[in-house]
Amino acid sequence: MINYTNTLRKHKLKATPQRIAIVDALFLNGHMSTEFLYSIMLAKFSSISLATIYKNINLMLENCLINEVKIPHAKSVYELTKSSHSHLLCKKCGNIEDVAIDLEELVDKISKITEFQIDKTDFILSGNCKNCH
Amino acid sequence: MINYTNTLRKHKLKATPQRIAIVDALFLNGHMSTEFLYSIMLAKFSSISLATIYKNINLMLENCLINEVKIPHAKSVYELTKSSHSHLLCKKCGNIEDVAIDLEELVDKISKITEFQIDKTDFILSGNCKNCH
DNA sequence: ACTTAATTGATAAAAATTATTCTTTATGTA
DNA sequence: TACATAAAGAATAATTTTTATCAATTAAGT
Ligand SMILES: [Mn+2]
Ligand SMILES: [Mn+2]
Ligand SMILES: [Zn+2]
Ligand SMILES: [Zn+2]
Repeated sequence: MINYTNTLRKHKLKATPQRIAIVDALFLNGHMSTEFLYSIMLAKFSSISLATIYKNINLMLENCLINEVKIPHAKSVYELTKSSHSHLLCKKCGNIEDVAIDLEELVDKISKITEFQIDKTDFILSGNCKNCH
Repeated sequence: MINYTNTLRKHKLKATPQRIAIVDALFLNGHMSTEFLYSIMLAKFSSISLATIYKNINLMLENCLINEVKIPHAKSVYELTKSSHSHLLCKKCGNIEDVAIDLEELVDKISKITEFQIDKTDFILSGNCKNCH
């Protein structure tokens, strides 16, 4: 198991067992909703409070340890922060996949045309995955 | 003023004064959050119920008269359905602008690589608008 | 004009999120 | 290693957001 204690401390967060388990769950499961994370956590900490989940998600968001992905027509999911990437969403099975799309050139072009200084993109491509055609 | 009565009827919705005003407000203001729409509506209908706002937003979403734009780190906004487009978000002043970006070629490429059948994109570019550099 | 199903406003209920309080604990320091 | 302390946890209350219920009203077809 990876050293999540240090990961947490790097982000100015005390390494509690609950937090270590949250990071571990996100690492193992990928994108998770709060309710799913809560169910996973309940298995390990039978008396964990839902407020603990919310508080930690918010803290981890503030400290950029995790980030939120807003899914069309569904609840947000959270994931460990990694290099910028886009998302594929299967509208049938709900599966969410990471996909590396190089948007630099495109974003540069838009930036020039619109005079917007763009430093972040959220790109979600929805449809049907190969199992759901 | 545009004929929103027919617009509503085309979408199988009874043309009530409240609905006509919602469509009109969205046309005039562009992207609106529920709370902002409610405040606008209160000016016209001093006793309109917040439930009416929610019910109509949901109905209009179902009937594809409007669509939801999920904004990073903020509440969703709604807009009248128009041809597919992307969004520019100013992180400083909160301004949201439409921008037409041709993603067809890019999406085709991703579709082939990932074996995903993609039929919709949500693309939000965040940064600072020209007034907020 | 009449009929009827749909919509509205008022309100209650439910769901989601945040705040509070008291107890426990992680972590830095002696 | 023990101690001090700020931070975090569980429990729970409060708040916010959204949906459901219901009686009165109204849009729209005949
Ligand atoms: Mn991802
Ligand atoms: Mn738009
Ligand atoms: Zn699928
Ligand atoms: Zn701006």
